[in-house]
Amino acid sequence: EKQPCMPTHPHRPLIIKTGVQFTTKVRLLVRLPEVDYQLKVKTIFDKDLPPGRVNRQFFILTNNTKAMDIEDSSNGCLSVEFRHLQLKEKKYINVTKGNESLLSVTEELHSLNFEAHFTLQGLAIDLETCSLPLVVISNVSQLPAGWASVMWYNLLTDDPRNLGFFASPLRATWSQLSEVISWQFSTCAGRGLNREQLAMLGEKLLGPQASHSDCLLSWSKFSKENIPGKPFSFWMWLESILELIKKHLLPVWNDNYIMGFVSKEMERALLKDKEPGTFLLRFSESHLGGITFTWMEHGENGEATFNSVEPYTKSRLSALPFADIIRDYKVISDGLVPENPLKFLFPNIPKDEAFGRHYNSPQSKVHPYLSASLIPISELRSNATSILAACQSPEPPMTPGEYDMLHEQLCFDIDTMSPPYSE
Amino acid sequence: EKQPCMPTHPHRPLIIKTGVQFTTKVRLLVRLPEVDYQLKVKTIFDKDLPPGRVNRQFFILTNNTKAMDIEDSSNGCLSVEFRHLQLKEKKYINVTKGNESLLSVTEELHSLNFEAHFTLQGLAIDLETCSLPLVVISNVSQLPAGWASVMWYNLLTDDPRNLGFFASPLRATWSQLSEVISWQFSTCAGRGLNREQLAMLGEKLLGPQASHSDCLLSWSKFSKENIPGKPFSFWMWLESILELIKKHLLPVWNDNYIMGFVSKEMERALLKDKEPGTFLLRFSESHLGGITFTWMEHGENGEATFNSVEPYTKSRLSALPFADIIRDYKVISDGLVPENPLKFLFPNIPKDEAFGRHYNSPQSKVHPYLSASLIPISELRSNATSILAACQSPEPPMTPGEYDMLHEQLCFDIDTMSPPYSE
DNA sequence: ACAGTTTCCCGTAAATGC
DNA sequence: TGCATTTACGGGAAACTG
Repeated sequence: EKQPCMPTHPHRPLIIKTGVQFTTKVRLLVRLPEVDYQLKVKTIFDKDLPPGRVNRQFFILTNNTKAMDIEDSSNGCLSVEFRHLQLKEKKYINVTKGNESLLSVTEELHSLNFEAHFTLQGLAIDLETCSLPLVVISNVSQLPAGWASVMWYNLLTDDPRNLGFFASPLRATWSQLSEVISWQFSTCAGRGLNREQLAMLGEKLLGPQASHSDCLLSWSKFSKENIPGKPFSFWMWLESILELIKKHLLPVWNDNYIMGFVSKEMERALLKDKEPGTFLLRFSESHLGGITFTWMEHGENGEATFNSVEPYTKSRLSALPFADIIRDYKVISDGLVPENPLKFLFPNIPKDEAFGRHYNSPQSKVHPYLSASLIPISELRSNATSILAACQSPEPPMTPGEYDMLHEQLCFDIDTMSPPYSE
Repeated sequence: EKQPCMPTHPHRPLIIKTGVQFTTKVRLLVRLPEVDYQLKVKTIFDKDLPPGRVNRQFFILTNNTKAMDIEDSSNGCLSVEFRHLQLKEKKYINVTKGNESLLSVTEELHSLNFEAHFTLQGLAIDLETCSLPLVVISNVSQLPAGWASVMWYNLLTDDPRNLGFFASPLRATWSQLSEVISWQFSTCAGRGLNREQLAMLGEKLLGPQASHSDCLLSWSKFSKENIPGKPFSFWMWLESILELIKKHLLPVWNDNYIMGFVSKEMERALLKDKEPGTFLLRFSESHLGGITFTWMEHGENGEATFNSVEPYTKSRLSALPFADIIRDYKVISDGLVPENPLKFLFPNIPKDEAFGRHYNSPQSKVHPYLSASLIPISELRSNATSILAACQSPEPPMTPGEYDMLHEQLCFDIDTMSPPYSE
């Protein structure tokens, strides 16, 4: 006979890339002191799936059987950790290929199964359990889409094993989704999103509404359909920004100096009555993973004029850190001494006060040479663009307490993930 | 009985990386019309090596037997091409490990062996042949060292199968070596080295001499020992420059605008009587894969002063192409309008005439944004350095005819190499 | 032809071995 | 411990495949 529940922590990874090692751990919750110690656990991939219903089939390439042992760290129960597991696709097996092949590979859910057999007082016992749903990818370029699936699944079902979830995915309310989005920024980048930032995202996804909280959003609109007029979906866009923050903007983001999610209209409304030279930082809506700054100046008639620099993307930012770009940025108007138009971070923080501690000291001078820095320069000839409407000020982000709460509500088991795709 | 010679082109690759696919082809020189057509050839790695004498042992991971077929392209003789071959190291086999383990892995020579057995008029015949020596590496970081071995081997022996060559490697004369070096630049980068450039390299390796031609150079000094005071060997330094040219300087190199190999003393001697703003380009001798420009100006007393920019390496050059750096480079002296000190490429070519066709047009302006370029800027405060001795002018590189000749003399079979490490 | 997906493999970083 | 060598795997690009 089979018993349905054996371990806690039935797995670690949520997304597994073929050919890349992962780790998983199984723990026996009940103490079985009388069992002989060579209790072997076997790991099987997609054990119970009817072969006709999935598109792809995988198997564990490496050794998948191991004996349980007493765990040193905790209360002395039996556990076993599988390391160096690796997934490979079974090729040319799936003759009766997916009938539900409208699903993309990152919507295809799989599972890791664990089995153990032993004899207790002459009675043969089979233990068995399995992991939460897993997404299998073959290239890191599929990671963002995989995350979207994991997020959506966890957001909308408590079922630990609904592998057909994406055949007809439930819709999410904006209040649910916005929490998860903020939580993503919080865990990946160390700081979540404040009310204004989330409001801008809600409007982007759902259009202008008095309140977005109860609006329902489809899975497709979140992650599959392109944003109208853009060659990428909402989540791909958001994920590209997360990536940019993680790799190039972390300290500045955590100091709350990146307003980031703000419409161009709002941006101008915020800046227009400020001191000339006031600027703010926002993420590009037209390109993936870009950040720009917009600053205000007074034109010849005394009216406010606005300029934005071409968005900086990861390739530019890996040549020059963002804080240094802000420090060194110059606008040159034919023949004049170039000047940095960035004076005050909105609302009124002197630039060096905000970014000073993130400036990279120019690299040590190698003696016989003159050191050279890269300086971002714009040439200004055209007239500035026009002024736009509405006014609203930003607000501090959520408190740590609020995040702890979110974290509890939405515990995905992500912070215990194995190397490849932890944060 | 065995017959010692079967194919031409017994192999293609000279350097094989474990885990990376390679291709090899065997051709039967003699026509054997009566042989039955399923003539199978087997590929074996390091067939005849006494196991005690090598450090590492490898085997062909993939299918290594294939039937010969009539070659369409040529004269209708039998041939077979093995594709998708892959090498893997035998682990835990080499118990009686290398007694000559002073050799590094890139000095360890291996070979690919081919075997065929057939019956001709009732007579059993075994054919067998093997490749030229091969170097096996596990990471591309070992490629430069591997190339050094291949070059040295081909330069100094005609023996097609002296796998112990590096146990006591012969020495090369500078006249032999300099030809090969120039040939490397010629095949990898499209332009070889001229007499002055080679003279500078000869002096660097062998010290000041009236003529370096007959000087003997050891393998160790060429590729193993570090240059005195530097953390890299002569070849590693040279190879890093080849790499830099291939990836970032190709058109400028081929236009012969990079003097490159010129001592600092020579550089100053060349520049000192030229027009102010005259500059030349030279490779860094202190850092791997770096290029700098040195320009001349007149100091306050009218004497020549020299400045060099901190060398640009691949990371900088991938952010900004070299021609654009030359176009945009500025020196700023507190508060003044920044100026580009580079006016004439030595001896007297106006900068834009030399580099104009390699400038990248500033990227198309994405409308609402102000486009920004990265500009390399040096701040100048210190006084310039002193003037130095001697004078000699550069000379055009070798003629195509000279290269053809070299190519014939030194045919390494490299231009028929399989994908991974062909140039 | 083409988009979705996988494979290939360089180049950096980390791990391993000696 | 330090150096030589291998392994790991992200990331860009090419190859594959319906």
